[in-house]
Amino acid sequence: MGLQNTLRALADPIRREILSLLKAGPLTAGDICRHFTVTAAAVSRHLAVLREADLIRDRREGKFIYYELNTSVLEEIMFWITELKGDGDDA
Amino acid sequence: MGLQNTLRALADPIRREILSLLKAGPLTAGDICRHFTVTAAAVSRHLAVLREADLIRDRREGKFIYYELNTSVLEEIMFWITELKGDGDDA
DNA sequence: AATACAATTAACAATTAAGTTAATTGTTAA
DNA sequence: TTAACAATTAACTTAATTGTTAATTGTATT
Repeated sequence: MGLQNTLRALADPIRREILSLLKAGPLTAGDICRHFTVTAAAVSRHLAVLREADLIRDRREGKFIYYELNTSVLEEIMFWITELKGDGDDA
Repeated sequence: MGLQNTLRALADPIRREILSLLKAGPLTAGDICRHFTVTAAAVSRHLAVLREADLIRDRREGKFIYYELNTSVLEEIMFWITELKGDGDDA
């Protein structure tokens, strides 16, 4: 389910932009919301999809929930693509 | 539309498997169909999505249409991921 | 306890995606 | 031209995704 979840999560422009925002460092859900025109509920669901894909981690701090990037699962995509390109073995 | 199309195309297991099949070399639509349980029409639509994403190229040869892999658009994903991981500039 | 605030979850509407069968387009060969 | 075959496109159904508003959960403050 790893690669499938990861690619599905990345196949949405809002979710990719959320990841890009988190590149600079952790942000609260509210911080993230302010960058988009969609509602907080919509952003929250996008965050849930990213969390299920393990592309982000969350931790509560008081009444805020901080989200931060986790890029480790991207290795799997890199590997899959590299293999497809034939740099793997039987090229 | 490049990255969006590419990621959307990759976010389906059948389409990824089609690409993997084509890694070994060009195949006809019929050849590809034989590897799946879904109908030829369904495979044909998957091929159309992959073609729109420019992940495959097609050429007709007699009554067969051959499909072959085009991995060049994958560079864009590699770049995007690399940048996200911070190997880009301001890490 | 009551209020306020951050964020998520629930319930629903609208859009998009994926699958099916049936019809159509190309191409070859009788 | 007609028949046969490869493959796509059309029409339709169903399932999944995305968005909205309203209700709920969790935490801090008064």
